[in-house]
Amino acid sequence: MTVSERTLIKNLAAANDGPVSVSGWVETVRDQKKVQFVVLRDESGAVQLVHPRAFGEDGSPLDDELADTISGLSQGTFLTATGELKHDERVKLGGVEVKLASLAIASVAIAETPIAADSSIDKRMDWRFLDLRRPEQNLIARVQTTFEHALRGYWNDNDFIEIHTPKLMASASESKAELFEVKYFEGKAFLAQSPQFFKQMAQPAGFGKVFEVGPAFRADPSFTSRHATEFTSVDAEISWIDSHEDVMTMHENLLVAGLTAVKEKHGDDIKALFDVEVTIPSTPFPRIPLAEAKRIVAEHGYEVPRHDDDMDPEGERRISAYVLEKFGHEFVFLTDYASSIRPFYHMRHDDDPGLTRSYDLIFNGVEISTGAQREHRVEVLEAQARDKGLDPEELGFYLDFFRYGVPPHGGFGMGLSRVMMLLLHQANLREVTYLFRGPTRLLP
RNA sequence: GGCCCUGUAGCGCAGUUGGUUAGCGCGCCGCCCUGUCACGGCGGAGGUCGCCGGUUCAAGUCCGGUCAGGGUCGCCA
Repeated sequence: MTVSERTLIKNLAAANDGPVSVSGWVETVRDQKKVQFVVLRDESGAVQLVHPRAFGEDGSPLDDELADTISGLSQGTFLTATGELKHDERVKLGGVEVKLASLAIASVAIAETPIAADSSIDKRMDWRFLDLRRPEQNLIARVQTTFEHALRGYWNDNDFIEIHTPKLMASASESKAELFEVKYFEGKAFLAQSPQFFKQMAQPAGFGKVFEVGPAFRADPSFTSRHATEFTSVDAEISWIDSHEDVMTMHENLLVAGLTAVKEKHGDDIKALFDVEVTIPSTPFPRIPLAEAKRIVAEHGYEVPRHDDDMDPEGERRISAYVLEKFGHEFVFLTDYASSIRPFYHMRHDDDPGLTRSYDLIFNGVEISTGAQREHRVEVLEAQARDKGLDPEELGFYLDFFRYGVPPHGGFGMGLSRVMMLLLHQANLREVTYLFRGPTRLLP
């Protein structure tokens, strides 16, 4: 290896002593009279650089250009350091250090940084690129990469087709209220609030099993720790199911694949940086009909204060706590939601049209996903649309999907950042989103 | 959108029943310093107290409005 070849800092501990070159940004400068230390961080870790100052025979300091350069380093400056790698037990940071021969500064940072690790989340969002330098943020990004990769591995192994549905749409796929409207030449278009309709189109298209990971847009002014106006939606849809049970089976196997990969690759780092033990969930996940879940939380002293048949966030936290205590499980499928609170395309139970063949998936107390068997019988679908006060005329292109043959099918949508947030026990979606978009956040 | 809370130095905060020169920690700058590792020591700079108006002899402090942000609920992923 030549000296000029860059070594990732995480690989230094296993490398042999000798010439080495590392590149990163300055985290700390400890500038002492006789010896100087710099902690340099890159995307893989941090290492100490050391430079003993030069002194003459009489003990007076000699001209030392490198020492002057080090004295002038500001936190955040990006540079390449070249020198001798030395293993040294005195060094608490990884037991290695680089004895400097030279520094090549790539870009100087302003000395006073606008945020610190304890800054409020809003200020950190303003300076997100600096916030992302923190090891915790780096790990979040890596965990998400691993998780997504493992999901794709599962889908790939199980003959799914990856699709990319358009995000510019002519009409709504859920409710009109939450649509962003954009100019579209002479007319207007809407940003997709969900890939639902075009994802379902893959079923009459004969694709069998499909998935998509892509953006979704919601114009709802939601002020909570778990909502964004733009988020990454993880979607899957499969043909030839008997009920929503088949969707849940696929869903839980998918999550096991994702979490297994995360634990394997990052379990130790997650424990070290977030003090979270990643648990690979056992299958099947617990399933509780919603009505029973409401009864359970009521028996435990919480009567959901709602006038409809839905759960509320406190109820979700409580049923989740109950499931954790009773079954030792972080996940729970709440099933069979009332037709009144589900979209028209959810299939209803044959023997009880008041209930749908649907579910929500709760992870550590928060909803991360909604899934269902879809209604594929077009006359039933039309009736249910009318029942919801929708005009079948406006759903024309969607209803056509069902007029030329379609298999029974179902699927789910899952919020990627919500999974990350709950997996890493973070209090806020903003912590785990590369760049957050909310009602009052468009920059950076 | 409803309710609650918060805006004081680059960052995190304190600031008494309204009272004279608005403090503390971190960071920053300077000097000093046993291989430090949250390095240490001494010194220094840095503030229209979010904004507008009102009450008062006097407002960071009280009142009204406004803007920004946070939490939560609704909605959802």
